Amino acid sequence: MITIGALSKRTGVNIETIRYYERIRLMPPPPRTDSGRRLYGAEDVRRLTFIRHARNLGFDIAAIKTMLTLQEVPEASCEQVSRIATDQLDAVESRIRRLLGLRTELTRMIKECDNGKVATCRIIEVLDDSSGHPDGP
Amino acid sequence: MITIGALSKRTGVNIETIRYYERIRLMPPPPRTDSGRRLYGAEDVRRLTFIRHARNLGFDIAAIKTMLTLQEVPEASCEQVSRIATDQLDAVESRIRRLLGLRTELTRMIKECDNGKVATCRIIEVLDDSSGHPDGP
DNA sequence: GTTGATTCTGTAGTGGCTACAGGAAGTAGG
DNA sequence: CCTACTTCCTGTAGCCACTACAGAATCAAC
Repeated sequence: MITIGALSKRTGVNIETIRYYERIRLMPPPPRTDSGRRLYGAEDVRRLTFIRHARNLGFDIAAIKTMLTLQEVPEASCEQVSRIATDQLDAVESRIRRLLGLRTELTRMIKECDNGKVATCRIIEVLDDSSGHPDGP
Repeated sequence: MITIGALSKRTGVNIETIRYYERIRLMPPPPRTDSGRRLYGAEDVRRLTFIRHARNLGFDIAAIKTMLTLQEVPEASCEQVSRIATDQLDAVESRIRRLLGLRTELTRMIKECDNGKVATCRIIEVLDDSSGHPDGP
């Protein structure tokens, strides 16, 4: 059994975040020492590692909760897990598309700026102009 | 002079958001009617349009505040504006890189999942495994 | 015994909104 | 003039996923 600090180091998850996960019932309330300190075991390390990896991949807490629940029924089909992952992939791809659009816009703006006076700055002009967006004329 | 509802429609910014912008001093407090309703003019439309475009491009409020302040000195150099835009471009590009990494990971995970049982699900295995991250072995 | 690290609880802050509640004032039709 | 409907007002609380305290207690090491 390890303390919260050790769990934090082992998993790379902030101590405050671990306690936050307990509050929102993403991690179960662990047993305590006589003085009230939390004690964690191997299963907690596994679960928190899972959570960290899923968070790193951008899954939100609700999705992670669902996946953790599904894991508790090993003979269940992993169709639902697959669907959550696919949804996440869709979300990531749409964010990529949006950011690529932004990049194009920003690049153009910056290229057109001659670092002159604010009064004639193309960056400001683009932002001012209601026709300055990608799908404009 | 137009009401907040008209300003909202003209700029595509939510009424609540306009009031929020006033609270955080991104928009100046407008004059009011005798009964206390806000009245906006052409300059407010311009400013709010600028804000909306900048937000659409992902600039944060602090950056927008700075750009708006710089605009008030038309003879100032737009070097600082250019720098804010360049920083934003850098941020966008780093987000793109991160998301492309996530996409690769997610795609691999999903491809390896045979939609069998949770117990043998590759998606869960990858998330469980501490070596499952992009820069792992 | 004394220092310094760790942990505890509880609360508040972050960014950028959004969603109410509960009331006042404006507008249109009869 | 009365009613119904819409807009607007203030103020507060909620969203997400944390993060940052304050102030107290306990632990480990010397």
